[in-house]
Amino acid sequence: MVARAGARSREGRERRRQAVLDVADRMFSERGYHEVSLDELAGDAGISKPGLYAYFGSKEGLYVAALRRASEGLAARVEAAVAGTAGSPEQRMWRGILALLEFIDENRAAWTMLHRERVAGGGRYFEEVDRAHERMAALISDLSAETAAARGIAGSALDAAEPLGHAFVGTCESIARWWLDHPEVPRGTVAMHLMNVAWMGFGDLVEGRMWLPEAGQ
Amino acid sequence: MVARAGARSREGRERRRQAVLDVADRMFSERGYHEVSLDELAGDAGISKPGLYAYFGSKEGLYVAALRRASEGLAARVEAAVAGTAGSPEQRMWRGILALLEFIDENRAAWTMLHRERVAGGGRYFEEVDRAHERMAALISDLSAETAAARGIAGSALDAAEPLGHAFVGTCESIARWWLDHPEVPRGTVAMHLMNVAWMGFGDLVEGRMWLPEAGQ
Amino acid sequence: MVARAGARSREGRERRRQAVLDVADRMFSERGYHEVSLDELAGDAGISKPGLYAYFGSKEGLYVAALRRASEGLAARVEAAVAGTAGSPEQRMWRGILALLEFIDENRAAWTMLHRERVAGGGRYFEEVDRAHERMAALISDLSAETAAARGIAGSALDAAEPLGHAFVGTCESIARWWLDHPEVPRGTVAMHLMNVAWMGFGDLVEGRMWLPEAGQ
Amino acid sequence: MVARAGARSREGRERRRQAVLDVADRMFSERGYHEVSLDELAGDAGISKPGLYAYFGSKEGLYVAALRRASEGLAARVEAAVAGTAGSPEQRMWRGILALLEFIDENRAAWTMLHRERVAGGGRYFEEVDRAHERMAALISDLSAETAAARGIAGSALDAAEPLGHAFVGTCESIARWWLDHPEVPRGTVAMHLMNVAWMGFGDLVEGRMWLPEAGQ
DNA sequence: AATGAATGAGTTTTCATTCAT
DNA sequence: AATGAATGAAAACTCATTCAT
Repeated sequence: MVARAGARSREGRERRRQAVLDVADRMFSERGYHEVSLDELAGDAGISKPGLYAYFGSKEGLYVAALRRASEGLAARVEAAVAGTAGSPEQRMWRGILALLEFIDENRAAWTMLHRERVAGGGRYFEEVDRAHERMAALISDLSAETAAARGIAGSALDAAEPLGHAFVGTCESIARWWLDHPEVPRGTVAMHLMNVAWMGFGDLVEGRMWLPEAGQ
Repeated sequence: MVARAGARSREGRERRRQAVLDVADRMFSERGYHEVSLDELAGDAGISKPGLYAYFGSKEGLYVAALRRASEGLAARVEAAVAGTAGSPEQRMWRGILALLEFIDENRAAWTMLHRERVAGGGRYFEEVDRAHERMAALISDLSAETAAARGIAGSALDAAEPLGHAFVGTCESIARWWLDHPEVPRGTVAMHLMNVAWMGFGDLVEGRMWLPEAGQ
Repeated sequence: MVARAGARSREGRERRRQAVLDVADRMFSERGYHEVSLDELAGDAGISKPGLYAYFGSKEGLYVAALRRASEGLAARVEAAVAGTAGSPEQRMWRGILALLEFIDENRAAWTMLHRERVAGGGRYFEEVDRAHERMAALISDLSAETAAARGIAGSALDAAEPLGHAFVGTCESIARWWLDHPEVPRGTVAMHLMNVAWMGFGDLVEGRMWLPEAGQ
Repeated sequence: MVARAGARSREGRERRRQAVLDVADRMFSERGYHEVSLDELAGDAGISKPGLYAYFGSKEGLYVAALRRASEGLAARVEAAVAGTAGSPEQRMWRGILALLEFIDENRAAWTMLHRERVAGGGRYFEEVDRAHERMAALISDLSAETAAARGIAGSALDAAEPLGHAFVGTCESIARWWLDHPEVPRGTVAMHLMNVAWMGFGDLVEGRMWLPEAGQ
């Protein structure tokens, strides 16, 4: 009998872990946490149920591991494209958006799972899910500060920044989700829409083109 | 615990139905469909489990009834504020947004449930959930058309309308969700943010202030 | 408003009771005791569930009432044809068999229910079901005794009478059940088969044409 | 309570399956499908409810498995005694009847369950239950044909064969059932009764001793 | 007297988790 | 180390029966 190459080695173990997480991404994203049974997941992943427990401790542990991997992967990818790179804030924002979309494109299942948990998870795994968010928000914040400084914008005009920042993230998710149903749209086009929403809104603020309700409306 | 009085009369029946739906809204929005057991829901609603079945036929039936009530209530409220009322498109949009926020404010649980199902439900109850969406989208579409006509905008400038329209809806939901965590912010302020996102983006499009990537970026 | 003729009178009450029993016969015979729900039965019979309880006290009470009516009807019919009527034992047996088949033909549901309970009921309603049996067995027994006396048969030849008598009843049921699936066969033909089985076996016994195993078989 | 030993090995599994089926035979035969709850059955069989599902898939699956085992066992036993064995048709019939009674004697519960389902089951599990019947009927048919050929009987005398064949089977069941209540009667005696019913009726037919109604009876 | 409404007690079934080999 | 086998706990759902009008 031939030794199953690496299956018992250190790297084999890690490879197998990743393979299980791939299956978990797919199943959790397609059907949600509760609709997935470990019986089925173990079957699809070619592992025994006790094996699952050896790797992840519990169903929740597996779910968290999948969320964490997705969250970390996303943030790392975007950070690599933005932080400490050359170019104008605008150019770096553009590269960040492209990196975001690239990640989504290559990891649709993982991103869907992340998105679902963020908007509908009831906050139970907030910490796992929010890490990517915070790291990306920090990047945006930095870029915004740089830009504002360059344009000489005073702090008071940024009062609306928090909700609008939140809105920006929500918009990204919203458009990304729309993109999943329109895969024929090129990544660049989607990125352009995002840039417009992000930059235009910001520019409007800067230039005082803000809508205000008149009295009595 | 719900008031028992008169549950056996015609009106009592309807009142009881509504009371059960109130509890359902709360529990489903807090914990999601699967995390709610009928045992518990029945207990909280002061009704027996067979009673639940007499009213709603199944757990799913109860969930759908709750979604439907929320969806219908939301759409009706916004329509009443916008359709066939006087004023400029801008003013009517403003009133529509206020009505939307008013509904959310008064029915946080119902709205949360609706939102969750829309963005993370896997489309199983798409029909129930989408009805409100479509009715509101139709309102926005009408207002946009009116505005565009008034400003003499050609069709070609509207190419980005679909994803941006989707983005607008997503933005509303996103800001509304943010609002749930910041109840101290007055409704009017939130409405203003929404108006800005909605109107400014549209105005930008109209006036050709669109961002485009330069070659090689 | 017109008085629902008789519905509240003594006879109306009895008529309604019978109508409910008719429905019960049908449903119990088609699907068995447990597969029938009172909800459905009440619906089919056009009566409310509390109404059912007013008439029969319980589901079991309804079932027993139906069994009793069937059992009593069957025995009465056969007795009327045999007991105290004129003719040879053979002729009276023939008329008895015809009466039995007539009853089955006219009350298939009731007979099926009775039969089912007899062979598969676990004896719980043995008393209800066995009454008809005993009364018919008594008739057969009388006829046999008359015949045996007439032919001058000694007691010892009748040792096998009990199992063969039982066999005769079983055969009747068996053939009757077969008949339900072959309604095109005329009643007279079925009766003839029964007469042959009954009479021939008996005649064989009388005339010593009994099969005996040889040693070593 | 069933012996636990070795339930986790290959043979242990099969042994346990059989032990559960034994309990199922007993409970189903005593009380009928609906009166048996899996809770109780699992308790009596010394297995957990999920265990039951692992072995049989559903309550119905368990019932069918029990029916199938009984049906197969019965037919196999009788076939082994009759098919391809030496001796006259009469002798082989005798051995077949003995085998039938032997099976019933050793598997009273299984046989009762089979019998109940056959005569009162509404045909839902007809296929499972009918297999044994058909195999035994084929044996009888062959023996009859041999006998008829040996005695030079023309076809026309066999017109009544179908209902009388059915009657024979019903008679067997009927006598067997009677035997369950009279366990003191030796198996050979019961077999003799059956032979007489079977053989005598046949012989009567052959020799034209058929009863016919006179006109006007 | 008759019935719409209500429910306690029970059913089958599923699933995450753990033994024991 | 890896896994076939086992189960405690809980879920959705049904039904005979009774209340209250």
